[in-house]
Amino acid sequence: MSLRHGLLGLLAEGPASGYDLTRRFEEVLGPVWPARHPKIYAELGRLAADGLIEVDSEGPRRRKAYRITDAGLAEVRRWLAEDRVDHTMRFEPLLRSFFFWLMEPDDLARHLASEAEHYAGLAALYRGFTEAKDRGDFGYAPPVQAMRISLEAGVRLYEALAGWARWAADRAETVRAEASPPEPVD
Amino acid sequence: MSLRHGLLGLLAEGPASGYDLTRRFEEVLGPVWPARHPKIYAELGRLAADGLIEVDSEGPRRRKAYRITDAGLAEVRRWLAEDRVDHTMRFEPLLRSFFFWLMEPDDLARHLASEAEHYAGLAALYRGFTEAKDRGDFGYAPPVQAMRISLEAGVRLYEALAGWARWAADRAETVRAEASPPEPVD
DNA sequence: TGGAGACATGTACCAAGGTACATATGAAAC
DNA sequence: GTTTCATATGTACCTTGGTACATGTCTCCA
Repeated sequence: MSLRHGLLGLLAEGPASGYDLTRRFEEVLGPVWPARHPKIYAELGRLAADGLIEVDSEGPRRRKAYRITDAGLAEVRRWLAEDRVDHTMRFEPLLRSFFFWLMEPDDLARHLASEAEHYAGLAALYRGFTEAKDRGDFGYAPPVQAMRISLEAGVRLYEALAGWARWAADRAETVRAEASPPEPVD
Repeated sequence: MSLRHGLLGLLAEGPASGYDLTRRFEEVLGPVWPARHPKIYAELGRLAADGLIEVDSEGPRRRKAYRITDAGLAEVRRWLAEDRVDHTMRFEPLLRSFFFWLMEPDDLARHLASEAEHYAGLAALYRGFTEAKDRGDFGYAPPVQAMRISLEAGVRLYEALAGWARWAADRAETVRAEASPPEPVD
């Protein structure tokens, strides 16, 4: 039911259409909770049927914006305050790490270098966003303050992963050096 | 298809039954790739039909252990070396963080304290495992070396999350203090 | 000897998510 | 004027994962 609450949370900031919400998921929520437009439109229909949101306005190109209702706001607050946090994580790169011993040393070295670069790039990207926020580029409204906190999590997680990948590459290199016969001295 | 490759990877260490594999997922792979026994038995059936594993032995209580075939080993190695890494992450606690601005300050403070404790506890648990491994408690076979690397990722990720939750609690407290009127001086 | 509990495998069904496909509308560029 | 592109919403279908249910087997202990 997290998609449902994600949509309600976004609509708590103000009215938005399925299209708007799809882009918000793509751009900001996607990294922690991916959602594609077919699921989003379907869930919006269910939320409206349940009275948690209602049509706010209809615009050009069949655009239909929704507004959160009092019941919807109460429901997202109930979720945040009462529902148990689901700490389940699903992250393929770490599943792979259990099987690193099956990889050729060269393939593994390349893999870890590329992973480190990937995570370091994302960390830098998010660090840039936090700096823009701290300069006040997006104002200081409560949702922006909350996003600042989310961005900090992104920076720290991706920095941790980048550091891990570099550490793992070092360690794998050491193991390889110890396992291989000493270089012949001419 | 990650469950499929996860099973192949585990079977690359040696023969195992669906029951064994279910426990391995629960105990070690679960935190990054959850899988329940119905899915595992079903996937084992498919893997056997595809010739990537075969029955190794039948034991008491209808136990059926599988062994990886050459084709299976080739497939898991192909996956590791060639398939694009899927960096998709799905993590509800961070989805919630985008909506922290909707929470009562007291609820948020409690939530962040409990999150910090949760992650710090997991980090300590994994740190303990890494120390046991580094003492050689589990030997130095290649799969153990790989698991040492995976555990390090766990330690670093959970330490990052614990640090983030403490930082967020601090920051939320500061925002609250600034937003509330000064305490009356009697 | 009978019951509890761990071992061990499976089916049925439901929920959630993803891809592909389909279609309509308005603005801008050429 | 017509093509192109972004906007905007939806359906159909397939894959994956989870829960609940069902069943058989072996050991141990009271």
